Amino acid sequence: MKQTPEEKIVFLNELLGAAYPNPKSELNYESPFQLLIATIMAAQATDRQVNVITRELFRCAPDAETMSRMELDEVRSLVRSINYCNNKAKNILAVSRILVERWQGVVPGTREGLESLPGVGRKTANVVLSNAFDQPVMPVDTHVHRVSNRIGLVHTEKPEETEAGLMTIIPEAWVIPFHHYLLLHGRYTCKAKKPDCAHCTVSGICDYPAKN
DNA sequence: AACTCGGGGCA
DNA sequence: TGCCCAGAGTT
Repeated sequence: MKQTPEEKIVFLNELLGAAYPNPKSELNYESPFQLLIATIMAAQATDRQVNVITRELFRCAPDAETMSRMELDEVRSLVRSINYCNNKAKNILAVSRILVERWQGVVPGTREGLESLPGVGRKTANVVLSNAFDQPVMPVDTHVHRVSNRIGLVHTEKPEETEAGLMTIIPEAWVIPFHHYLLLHGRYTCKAKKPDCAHCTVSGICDYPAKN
């Protein structure tokens, strides 16, 4: 019983709610600004690291205006325990100043505006567009990329092609719950090194077990 | 297309 | 303890 990617999407949609409940719980920030900064900090870092860092960071600098008036050394000391802290300190300080000077302190809700900010690439922009502006976009990180290819929703090495491929087969209204599912499925079950196919609820439609 | 950033996770 | 990881930017 070979299934098309579209048929797999319909099957998966039945499972989403039960599979990994409590969507968006990790991204419940008070403003688009805080979401943007936390998402920049989240690159190559664990959720726990980000939560520890941002708690103190946002206590000192809850908005762009406040952060923009800080010294680089202050920002650096607040984020010093996270990966790439020097780059990230520079980036988020620059972002806060650009937001104040060019965007009236407001996070832009467009891809071009977001990707023009230092430290913000396609994936980070998509996270902000999705969570803060309710745009039906798919932030493709390595989890989403790996899981989508293993299941057989797409067939490509390139993450940007995974994003385009998923968008053609997932109905707009399903994009955000699918992103949540693909991300957590990759993190907890369909892991890069040791995928736990024995306990996987979607192995019936997945290309991976047969191939490995 | 390869390289850098650099602490955390895991064998 | 040493290898590998993952977004964005640079060369």
